[in-house]
Amino acid sequence: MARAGRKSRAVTILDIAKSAGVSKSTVSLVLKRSPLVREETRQRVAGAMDALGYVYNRGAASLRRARADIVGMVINDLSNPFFAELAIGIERALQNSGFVPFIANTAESVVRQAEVVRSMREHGAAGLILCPALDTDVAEISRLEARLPIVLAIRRIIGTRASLVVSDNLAGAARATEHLIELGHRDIAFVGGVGRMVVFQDRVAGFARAMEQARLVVEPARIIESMPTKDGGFDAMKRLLSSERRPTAVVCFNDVVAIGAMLAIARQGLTVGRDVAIVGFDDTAEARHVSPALTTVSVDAGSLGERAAQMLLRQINEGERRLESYVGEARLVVRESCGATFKRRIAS
Amino acid sequence: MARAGRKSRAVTILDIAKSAGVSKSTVSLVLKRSPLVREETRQRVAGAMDALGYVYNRGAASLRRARADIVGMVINDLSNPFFAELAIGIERALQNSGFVPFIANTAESVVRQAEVVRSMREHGAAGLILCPALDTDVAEISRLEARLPIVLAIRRIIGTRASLVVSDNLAGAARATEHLIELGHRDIAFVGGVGRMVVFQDRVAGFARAMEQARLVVEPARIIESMPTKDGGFDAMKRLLSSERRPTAVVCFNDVVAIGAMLAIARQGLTVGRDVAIVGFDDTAEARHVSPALTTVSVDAGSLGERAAQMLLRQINEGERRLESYVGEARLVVRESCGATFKRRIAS
DNA sequence: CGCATCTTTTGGAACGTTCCAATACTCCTA
DNA sequence: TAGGAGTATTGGAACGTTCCAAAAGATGCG
Repeated sequence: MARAGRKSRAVTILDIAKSAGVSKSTVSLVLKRSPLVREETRQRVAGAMDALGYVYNRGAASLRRARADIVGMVINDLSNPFFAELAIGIERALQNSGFVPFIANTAESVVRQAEVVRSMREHGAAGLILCPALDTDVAEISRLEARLPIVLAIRRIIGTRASLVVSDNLAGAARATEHLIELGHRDIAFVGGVGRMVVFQDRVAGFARAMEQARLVVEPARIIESMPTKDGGFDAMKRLLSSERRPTAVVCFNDVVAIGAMLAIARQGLTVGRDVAIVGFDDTAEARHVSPALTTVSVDAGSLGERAAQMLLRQINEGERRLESYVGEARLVVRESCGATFKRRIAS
Repeated sequence: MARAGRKSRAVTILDIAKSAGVSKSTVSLVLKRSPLVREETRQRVAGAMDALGYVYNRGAASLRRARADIVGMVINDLSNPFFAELAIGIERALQNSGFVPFIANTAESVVRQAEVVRSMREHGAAGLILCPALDTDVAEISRLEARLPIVLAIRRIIGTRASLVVSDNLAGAARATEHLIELGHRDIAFVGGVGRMVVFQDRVAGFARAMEQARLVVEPARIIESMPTKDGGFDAMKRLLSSERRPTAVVCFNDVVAIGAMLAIARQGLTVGRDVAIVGFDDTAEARHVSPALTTVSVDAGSLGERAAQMLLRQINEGERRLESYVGEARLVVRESCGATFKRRIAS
């Protein structure tokens, strides 16, 4: 009995119809909880189902209905906790929607991205939530976006009209920079991210705005690009520290970069928060737990993910093209890495 | 032209057959790169395909072939970087296998787990990689395991005969404990994890073995259970520190617990590595980046994931029941959190 | 040219569901 | 008791592939 189910033909709707003494149509109605079928037959059918160990075949169903109950989520870097939290938020929002999330990690490769998007379309995904990999082609997104519901998450792509869920990068970076200025810093650098990313441009713009409002100059040499990873942040910071006069404060592209930068600072025998102030962006769980705890801009990845999912569902259900965009609030969370609360390390 | 594809019936194999002046069978052969079809017709068909914007319908295909090209990965906690790395490893190994990974996060809920497993079967998954949620029922796994290829990852379940990829928890924990003993510690506690998890039992067993070999007693009160999360570790450590005499060293269930514990220690105004030595388990990226850097047991989640995927593929392809198990090496990585390298904080 | 052989191509029958229009029951009312 | 209005059930035709057995073309040989 054990392995029987594996070899023999699968149990279908017809088998259980026969066993319950009804037609396949009735079974189908039971499956979709139709109120048309009499309670007594419903039970008889249900009984047959688990007697025979029936497994619903969604492939067949969606073939007939011309639309599957899956949505794809394409994530550029799942090893970044920020995106992991985003993914979890999306999953949570999809939980009772009747849609199942398909996930794929592109690892910032556009080639891989094209592959997975294709695979998702082939599987009949009803829609896609996409965190575009670096250097994603605008034309490709536009083409896609004409064919199925899409929500772009986190990373805007200029020139496309797709729905969008992002955080307020400009305001957030400006706020973080202002905080450093209020603490008395004058020589502030921006570290991490690559210039062709819109997110980078927005955050740098916020940084520059705050600097200019305080009548401070932003020297090009004080903007150091790097991959948005821990290693990237480490390297960039190392480079920055080797310049003849080091800045007293640094706005980092995101938390992982910030943590990499902190490591580089520690390596030089300097103390974060005293010798160099650091502020991050994202407020991942890690930010709370590094030491000194990272002052950062909170964007709540989880709820951004939920938003994106809800938006996608709306777009799928309404059928019509209905573009929305949501800009999540970016809130400064002051911890220890800027020295603001340096004396009392015990506080959260 | 833009939204045309969205409303009208999808382009099928028949459409492109007509357009290329061949039969649907020929198109099908082209699709599967059959050497039977003449090069010239192949090109003609391929041409028609992208002229019409054809999208392969995998649902239909797997209906006919009675098996889909997806495999499911069921992860108990995606927000734990260890499992995120595992998932990425699995994805990497599946990359060119022709199978697409379906991912789901159960968040340690057996109810949710049952739902997602069911959904995966309904989608015709060819196999499953499962990191069982806490309190997963043995009978349920056995039932499942009789119906489709399954690989259990990370968490063993006693009483089931499924294929298995785990790390050498006993040896790893013993090695970590020995390290503490060599450093002169005598009063050592074990923190985190819940008693009904086999992983917990194995690690505690390793801990106990090392203690006994050194003729040290393990008091039950020095084994503190908690959820295997950062918060769990924080709470457990707080409890431990409030006991009248605190241990000088702690073996933690895993890295996230260890990091939580480190936070609790810092909160008490104590210094990790000097006042209390800490060792973790897993060697996630975080372990390297917290400060002081965490001494831990490396298990390489990524390659464990790859193993699991390869094992599953073998099991799917060979059709026959073929149980394997793999126990990954667990290697001690000495960093700073035990004070072993306390003087020179600069080193990695 | 007839026939065998090899290479290409093909129509039809599945696969397991949903949907539609049609039928069969039940009950009520005139 | 015929007819109508519900209420419950049903058969067949799709959906887009793959697979199989068979046919059609090409090539070579005696």
